[in-house]
Amino acid sequence: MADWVLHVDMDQFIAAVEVLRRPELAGVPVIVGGRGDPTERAVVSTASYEARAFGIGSGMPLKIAARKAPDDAVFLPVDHEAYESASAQVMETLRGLPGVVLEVIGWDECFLGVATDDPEQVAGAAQAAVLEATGLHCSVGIGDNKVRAKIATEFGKPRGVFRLTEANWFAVMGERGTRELWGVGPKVQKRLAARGIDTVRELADADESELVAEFGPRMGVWYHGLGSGIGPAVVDDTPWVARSHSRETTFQQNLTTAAEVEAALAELAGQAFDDCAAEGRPVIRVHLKVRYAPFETKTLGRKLAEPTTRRQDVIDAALELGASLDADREVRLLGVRAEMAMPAGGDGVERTPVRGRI
DNA sequence: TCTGGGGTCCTAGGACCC
DNA sequence: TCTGGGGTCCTAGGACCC
Repeated sequence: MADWVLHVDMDQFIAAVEVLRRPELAGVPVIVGGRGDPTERAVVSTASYEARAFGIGSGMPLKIAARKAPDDAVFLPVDHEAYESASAQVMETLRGLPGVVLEVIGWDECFLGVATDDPEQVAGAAQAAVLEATGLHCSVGIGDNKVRAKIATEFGKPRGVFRLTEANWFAVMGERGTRELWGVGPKVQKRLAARGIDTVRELADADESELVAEFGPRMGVWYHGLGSGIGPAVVDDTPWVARSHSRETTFQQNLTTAAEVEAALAELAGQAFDDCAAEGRPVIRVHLKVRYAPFETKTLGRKLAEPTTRRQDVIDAALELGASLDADREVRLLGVRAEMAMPAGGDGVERTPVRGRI
């Protein structure tokens, strides 16, 4: 029996959860975001397939979505608790499949590691189990590692299964743009294009030492391998250990006075601290996320002199960072992040350069 | 036309040490 | 006037993901 990696991804997860509890919304363009008021400053979390047909997608400001949306579109507020509980139900169901190791990546996706001669059968069983337990549909990517499984899922959507391995990698991906690779964003795509590397095959054929010179020893090697679909194949169910917690908020009106900004900084820093304190771990670093007009987000960080378990220390650090902002430019506060000391010995999980939880 | 909220990991460059 | 080589740690910021 061979080892396989399956990537399970819920179809339009948030919108699907909303339709599930309000069946009259089936077939209607549903847009979930912010407090559900399209006149407010907020963005789209998820749009149903019906809404996507009008060019509405996640990350888009609600005000823009409102202009594109047809008259019968429905805007709904984000309901984290509902998605958390649906997510937990999905994960629990998948964990119950025989012989699988499950690694959670996000609310609506995970990897399954399984030894089998028929991965399509396991994929079908996963889809059926999730549908029966939750009423939700998902797509499954089958791969010989995490990178290929993850990319395969896109070809399976919606409600399908797709297998991507070393055998069909170049046939499927070779002529596609580098941006379609997991971990290649707009900036890296540009830097690759500047060196004449536009397609996946060109990336695979590129000179690794040139990529190392451009991106550094780890990312250079990683991107080169990505061109051939190379990536980690071990699915790891080690419990997640958070490294930091942050609080961000969208102010409906920009803060204008120093007193307003200080009050907001103290509030957000205090909340971020509380999330860390709830885990019983000291804070070692504080970051501010701000936006300079017109649209340039920046992060400023400061290491604390000592790891602290005092709320006020974190608030003071945030205020100090706030005082160091460029006063000559229009700046909008977005949020505060508190970075925690790792537990002794860390979490024992080996990292790969793909950002986020892999 | 107006830009979320929650995260992680990597790199460059300076400081410091032997 | 000219000024090593290598290693590690820290800080600040960048990029990407869901």
